[in-house]
Amino acid sequence: MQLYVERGYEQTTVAEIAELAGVTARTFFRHFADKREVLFAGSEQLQARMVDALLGAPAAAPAMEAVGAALDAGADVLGADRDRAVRRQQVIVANAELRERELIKLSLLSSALAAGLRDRRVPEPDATLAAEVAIVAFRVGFERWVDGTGDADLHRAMRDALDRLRGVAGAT
Amino acid sequence: MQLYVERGYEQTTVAEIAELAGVTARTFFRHFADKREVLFAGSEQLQARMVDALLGAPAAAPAMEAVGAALDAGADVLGADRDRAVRRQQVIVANAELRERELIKLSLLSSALAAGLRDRRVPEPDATLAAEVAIVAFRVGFERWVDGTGDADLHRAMRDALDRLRGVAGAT
Amino acid sequence: MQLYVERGYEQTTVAEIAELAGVTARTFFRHFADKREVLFAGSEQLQARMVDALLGAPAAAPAMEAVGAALDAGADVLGADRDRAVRRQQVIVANAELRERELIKLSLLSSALAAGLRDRRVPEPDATLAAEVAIVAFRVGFERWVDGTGDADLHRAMRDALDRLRGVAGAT
Amino acid sequence: MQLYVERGYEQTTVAEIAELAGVTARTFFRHFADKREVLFAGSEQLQARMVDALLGAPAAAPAMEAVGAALDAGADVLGADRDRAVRRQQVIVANAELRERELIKLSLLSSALAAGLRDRRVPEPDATLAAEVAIVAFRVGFERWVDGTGDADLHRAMRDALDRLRGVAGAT
DNA sequence: ACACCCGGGACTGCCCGTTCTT
DNA sequence: AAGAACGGGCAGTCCCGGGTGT
Repeated sequence: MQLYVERGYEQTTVAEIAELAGVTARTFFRHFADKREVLFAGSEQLQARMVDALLGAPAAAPAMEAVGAALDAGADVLGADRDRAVRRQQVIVANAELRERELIKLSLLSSALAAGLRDRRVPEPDATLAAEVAIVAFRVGFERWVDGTGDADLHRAMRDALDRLRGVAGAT
Repeated sequence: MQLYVERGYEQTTVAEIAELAGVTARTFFRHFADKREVLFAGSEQLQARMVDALLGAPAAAPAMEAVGAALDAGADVLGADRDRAVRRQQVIVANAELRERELIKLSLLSSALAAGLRDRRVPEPDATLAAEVAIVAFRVGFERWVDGTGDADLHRAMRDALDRLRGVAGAT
Repeated sequence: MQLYVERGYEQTTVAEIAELAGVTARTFFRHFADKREVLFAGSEQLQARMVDALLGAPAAAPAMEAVGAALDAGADVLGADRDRAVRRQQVIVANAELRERELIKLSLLSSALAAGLRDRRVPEPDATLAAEVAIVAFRVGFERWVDGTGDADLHRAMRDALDRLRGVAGAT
Repeated sequence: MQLYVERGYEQTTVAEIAELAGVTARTFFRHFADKREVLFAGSEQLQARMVDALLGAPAAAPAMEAVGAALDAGADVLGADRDRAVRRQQVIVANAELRERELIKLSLLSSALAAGLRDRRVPEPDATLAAEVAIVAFRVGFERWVDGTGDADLHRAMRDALDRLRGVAGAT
């Protein structure tokens, strides 16, 4: 449903999207909670994969190593089709409502990772903080990979961001 | 305009808010960009104060010290009236649209802090990462202060979150 | 807005009515609470006229005489254009939703008359009963005037119904 | 299905009712013509009982005596469970759509009684008028019984309303 | 800076028809 | 015959914007 690319998100009505898909607007809303959700359809799988990786890390591994495994899993999913990621990101960045939705999806992802860490016996507030830190690296690494300032491999772009974050945070 | 507290955000229409304020709905939209914005009216001042504090830190101070000064300034603003903060937070947490708006406000704040750091000659991606880390501590500290699990003083709650974050991120 | 006559109430969409009037559906709903209300636009005036007549009756007149004055006033309003009344009644009778709306309008009218009687110092439950009886005569008289079985003059048709009602109710 | 009591008629969706009943919304509509009809499920039996009583009255009895027998039969049905009647009435009174439906049910009842009277050789318009008068007594009596201003026995409350109506209508 | 009128898109709820399954 | 899944279609509400007049 990327008429969003052609004419921009706001200039596209749900009626148009539905018509292109051969259904009515009413049916569109049965499949997607709202107009934005079309762009975030795959986010549950992404989240599931990352949480699985987190839970699959060695039991003895510290929190940061576990979230590192989650980042790798995330990079597997998103790194597969860079062109698609770039187009999608352009649409999102161009519109405030979509940026809002993106942020809350990341926030849900963070909560899921924190819950996973708590399952791994990481106490609060450490679980939340480690998850939030991972999301920061996820986002910064992803953005730098998309705009070309970061590593051309998404895994390394995220790992670089995480390493750099540690350096910055640790410097007195 | 906190009918939001009484009957919930979604159950309150702009017409009702406007009527209570003695104006028309049209006038409401002249003052606020949208229905949510009423709850985020003071956010520009908060951001200005935090950026000022960041820029006012000693020139030689490292990035994390500068953002620490910004956190202190933020705690000054929000820590003044805890009851109000609690009520406001309850309304926001209860509604997805408002959480989205809150997140984007924090995202803007993060960008402003990163820009301030760049003015202080902090290079990228360090400026962005330091700002994001600060926002994580800001949010986690604030939430723990609000729900009572953190320090009763907002300054210390935020500082505690930041220290803990460093510990978690640094642990190999 | 009597496309209702041509193609029936149910087969007419609000969009069509609005288009014929040169406005959008949104504007239609600003003027009328819902799709049915178009057919009942004048009912407030009718009610006001009847209540005025009721209150204007001699202070010493008994309840039934006061409501009789209200019936005369109602006949003045509705009796002016029989063709219009007939067409309107055909549309209403043909559709259950419209009959429902008609009944509740009469119910409101009855309440208003009862309130007027209470202002005239008629005690309950007499006020309510007199008002309800008047509405029965109003409706039966009107229907018989419309379908031709009653007097060709609406005033007399209503009066006849009221007299007959008395006869029937009084007969042991 | 009285979630209507808990959260109000309008705030209850058919999907919720159906879920509570363990079926789909589609199945709900197979059993009830529409959302309101759930509250009026028993009205056919009530009507049948009242018509039977009317037809069962002595052949020589005048119209008002026959409808009086119908009122007694109605009181038998509704008077059995006052608590249920009160709850139901509260839901109906609180919502305009439900009041409309209630009125049309009474209107159908009135028509059925009038038809019964015609079977008893009562001519028009007397049959209709007697039936309408009975419905007025039925409704007023019922309401006064529910709100406590009338007799605690529903039979007597309806009979009182009918007697009072006669007095009011007959007074010159 | 406020009032009012209107447009227009997003979204929800009710209700109906069809098709497939049990 | 009863029910599930899926879609169509319309009424109706809310948010928000533009225009106009004071």
